[in-house]
This record gives sequence, C-alpha cells and structure tokens, in this order.
Amino acid sequence: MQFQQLTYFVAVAEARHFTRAAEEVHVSQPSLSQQIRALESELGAELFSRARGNITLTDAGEALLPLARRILADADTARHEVQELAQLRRGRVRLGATPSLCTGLLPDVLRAFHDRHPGIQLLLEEGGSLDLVRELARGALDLALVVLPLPAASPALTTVELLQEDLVVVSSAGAPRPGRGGRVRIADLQGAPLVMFRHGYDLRELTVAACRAEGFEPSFTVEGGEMDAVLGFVRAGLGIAVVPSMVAVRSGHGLRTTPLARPGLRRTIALAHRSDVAPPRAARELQRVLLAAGRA
Amino acid sequence: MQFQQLTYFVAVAEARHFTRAAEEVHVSQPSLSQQIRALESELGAELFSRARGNITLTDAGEALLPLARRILADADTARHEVQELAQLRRGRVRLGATPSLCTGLLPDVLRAFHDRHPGIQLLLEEGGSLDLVRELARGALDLALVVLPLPAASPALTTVELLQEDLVVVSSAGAPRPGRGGRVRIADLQGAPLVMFRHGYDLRELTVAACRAEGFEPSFTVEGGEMDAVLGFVRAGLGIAVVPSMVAVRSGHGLRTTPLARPGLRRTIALAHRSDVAPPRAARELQRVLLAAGRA
DNA sequence: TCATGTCCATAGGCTGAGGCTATCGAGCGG
DNA sequence: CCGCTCGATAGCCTCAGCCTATGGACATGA
Repeated sequence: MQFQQLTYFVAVAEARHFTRAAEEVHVSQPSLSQQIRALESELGAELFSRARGNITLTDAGEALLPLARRILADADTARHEVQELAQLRRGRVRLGATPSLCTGLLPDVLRAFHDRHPGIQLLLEEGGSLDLVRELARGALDLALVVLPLPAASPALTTVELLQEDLVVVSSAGAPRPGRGGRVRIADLQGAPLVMFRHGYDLRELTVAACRAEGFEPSFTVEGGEMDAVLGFVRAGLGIAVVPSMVAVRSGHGLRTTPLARPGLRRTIALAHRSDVAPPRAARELQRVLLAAGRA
Repeated sequence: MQFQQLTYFVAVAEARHFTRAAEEVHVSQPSLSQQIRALESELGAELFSRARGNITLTDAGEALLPLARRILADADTARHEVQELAQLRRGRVRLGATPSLCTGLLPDVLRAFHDRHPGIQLLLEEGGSLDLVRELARGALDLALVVLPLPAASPALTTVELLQEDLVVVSSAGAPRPGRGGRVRIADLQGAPLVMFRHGYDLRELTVAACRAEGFEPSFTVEGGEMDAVLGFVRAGLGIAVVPSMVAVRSGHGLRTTPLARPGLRRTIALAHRSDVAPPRAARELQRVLLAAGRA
C-alpha cells in the first residue's frame, strides 16, 4: 500500500471516472489504472466495479474509502505540523536564567524574539545556576543563561560566552557618594551598610567572595530580597548594593551609580545547552538572537 | 512521504538506535538511514538528534510520531477490513424475494449459508417482482429471487435461471379430491371455491391469467392472505388453492395435493442482479449457493 | 449496420528510487 | 593508543512506476 495508490483511489472514487481522475492527480490514465490494480491485488479484493460510464465502489472500496481519506489527511497534517515547527511559526522554548539576568538582558531580547516569532511559546524559569544546570541536564530546559564559571562540573553542557558585565555600586541619590574619588574599592565595603540579595543570586556569592578575598566579612542591613526589592531599599536609603551596571542604568531614578575601582568586578554571562542533543529549532533561533544582542 | 519511511521512523523512535531498528524492520542499516534522511529532507526538518548512543526525537520528531503511528495503524485496519470482506468473514447481503419463494426455497439455503458464513448479515426484503426490480435498480438490493418473465422492461438486470416449479392444487384432506382422474384441469377451476393470495403475489397473477386464457374469471371465497394464511384457509375447508408443489409438500399436514393436468402450470424462478455493478463478494457467494441448491 | 467516439486495459520501453555490500569516520572504552 | 561500535557515505543493481501507443468493449448516430 502506498500513499499514491490511496490518492489515486480516492480520486477515482470521487470522480467515478478513471480518465478524469488521472487528470486530477496529474498522471496518465494507464499509470492510474495500474496503481489501482496493484492496490486491489495487494488487498485481495476489487475496489471498483468497472462498468462503462458507471464506475462504482464495491463493498471493499466503501470500507477502504474513509480510512484512505483519513490516512491522507493525517499525512497532510504531519507535513504541516513539522513545517510549522521548522519555520518557527509554532514551537516552544524553555529558557532558564538567573534572577539578575531576567531583569537585565532578557526583557528586550524576548520582546524582539516574540515580535519576530509570535507563535513560539516562551517559558522562563528563574533559578540559581546550580538549579539551571540540573534542569538542563534533565532535559527540562532547552537553553539557560548562566554566570560563568559554572558551579557544578557541567555534565555534557556546551556554553557559549555571551557578554561580560561590570558590577557597580548603587546608592540612594540623596545620600553621599560612597567610596573615594568617584570610585569604590572593595575594601570600602568593609563595614558599609550593604543591601544584599537572597541566597541563590550569583551576585550574592560573587560579592561576598570578593569581600572575603579582601579579608573581611560584609555586613548586611537588609538581605533576602529580589532585584527590585534590593533597588527599592537602596533608593530608600537603607544602604548600598553591588549590581550589574546594566541593571543600575535601567532603574536609574532615585539612584546614584558609582563604578568600582580597578580591577573591579566582572561577571561572564553565557548560554548553556546540552551537548548531546540538538536544541529545538526555536531554541536555536533564540540562542542566535541572544548572541546577536550580546555582541551589540 | 511513504509508509516504509514512517515504519522506519517509528522503529528508530522506539529503539532509539538505528542499527537495532534496521534489524527489526528487516532492512540494512544504510537503507534505513537513507530513508530517514529522505523523510527528513522532504519534511524540511531533522527528526532525530543523533548523538552517539543517545538517539532522541527532536521536537519535529515528537510532533510526527503520533501521526505516524496513527497512519500506520489505519493502514493496517484498512488491510484487515478489506480482507475480512473478501474472505466472507464480514459483510452483508440484501436479498429480495417474492413472498412465495420466502417460504419455499429460502429457509434451508439461508440456513446453510449462515452456517458457512456466520459473519455475513442477511437482510431479506419480501415484495412483488415489480418492487424487487425497482429496488435492485436503485441499488437497495444486491440480489433478488424473482419469477420470470420479469414484469417490467428490466433495466440492465442480469437474470440467471434457478429452477422451475410445477404448480399444484391443494385442498383440505377432509374434502373430496378436486378434478377428475387425480388431476385438475384449469377448466375445472371454473366456479371452484378458490382461496387466493393478496395482490402482489406472482402466483395470483399467474393463476388468474391461466383462467382467463381458458375463457373464464375465477371466483374467490377468500382472498388477500399471505402463503401461510391461504394454506390455513384451505386446510379449514374454505376452498382450494394453486400453489407451488414445493410449498404443498412442505406443509402437507391436513392438506391433499393434486397435480394439474397437462400441460399444467410452471413458473421459472431466477436470480436477478444489476448488470452494471458487480454484486458484493458476499452476494456472489450467496448466488453461488442458491444456484447449487437450485440444481440439486 | 457500420462508422465513430469514449474509456478502461494491456504492452513495451525507460528512468530513478530504494535496496544491498563495502567502507569510512567519529567517539568511547580498555 | 588501539580496537570497537555505530551511523554516514559510496557505488552498484534491480525493479517499480511512469510514459506512449495500442487494443478491445460498448454506446451512439448516420
């Protein structure tokens, strides 16, 4: 049994005429006749009663017709489904990102991506790098924005560096600028009133690690909030915070931004995905867009 | 897209392994790889993510898999359905017959046919020859047992002679034997108390025509019943009746059968079906059985 | 009654799809 | 570092399916 044969069969059943059916399926009449014969002989039953000018389905033909129609329709559906996925008219990307990246880079990029591919469903999971790596390995995520270096020994993950961010100090616009000479050294943070993110933020680990490298333990006036809350506390004068420069620029109102003194603090943002399976088409496209945005 | 390709695709999706899938579908591994490639290139999307020892479906593959399964299942169903029809394990025969034939020939034959092919549904329509011919032409019947000659100019019907029946006179066992010398001449029916069938019975038309050919109009004591009723009336002594010899033999109790004098009355029973369409397989089989029974 | 037209079946030739074997090449394990 | 596994590639061969040309059955009109 072949798709062509079913197509020819349905055409004859509808036209009740071999010659006209042959024209409709763009094949010569003998070829069509031959294929119908082949189908009949394979199935072991005549499908048409061939009377001059009155081609009719036999009972076997009647039984076959609805199934043939359904098979052909399913084949069409399959073609369309797959092509919609391939042409990014439909699909899904499960993207993971650390919390600070969700507020920084993602909004614009996801907006642009969604405008370009409105049929693609975007699922965002916010989490610490460790969680994201595990979810990637499980196959629960297609793509993740992580901070390098990866915390765990990354099991078969491929990472592509996306961009590097400088960290800066934000303080309330109404308070005196921290540090000296318009720059803050890490050592200046000793004893300073820090507003600190909750556990799980890479920024927390990074900042605390930098302080310890200078030989002191930072002191927190408030700790535990998300990015927005931290900025809000700083704006209200509860203390200062170390945040990515991009975030500081975006939420400038009521805040003062002070760069860190050399060498400063940087973090490397990368895209990660499993090495062993190719990400879905839509995920590859999002990766492409993210990389383009990162280089810009 | 081809059935083989879908079969191969499903095999690989299930085995997650090209070489093993190739064994299962009994084809060499290169052929299978090639067909999967062909399918992918036709659909315009990769279906599998080929990582060493970890073959996985891509999103396109995931979308295709259920449809492929359904298509293959439908194809299987189609094969089975058609073959069940062809092998007479399933099917339907719509058989028409004149009322007198229903009581005579049919019960035994239909019983035998049903024993041989229990899956075949038998639909019997009782009617006058005129009705049966019309129903045949309409396609509402597959086969009909009719009395020749056919009343209407039979439009493209093929008839096969089945058997000839002699008509006999039945009378009550308690009444004197009608006619003379153990035989009844048509002329003897003049003024005789006839029990007559309802309109629509061929036997009625035949008997009345025979009487008129002899120059008289028959007189009825009772008229309008079916075969059983007529025999009952005769048995009760209401009169005599002209019936097929086979019927007379079968319901002999309380009845006396007298043959007609030469040349007597005969009727020819035939099988009729449309010439322009081949009857269903099951109908052809029933026709065969009927003809065999008729010759016996 | 014969010529003509219609329409499906058959015959014969050609091309390419799909099968096979042999082999390559990448990646993993000992 | 070598060998093994496994999918991809190469090259060849056969036959399935398409084509054109023609046959043959049936209907219609002169």
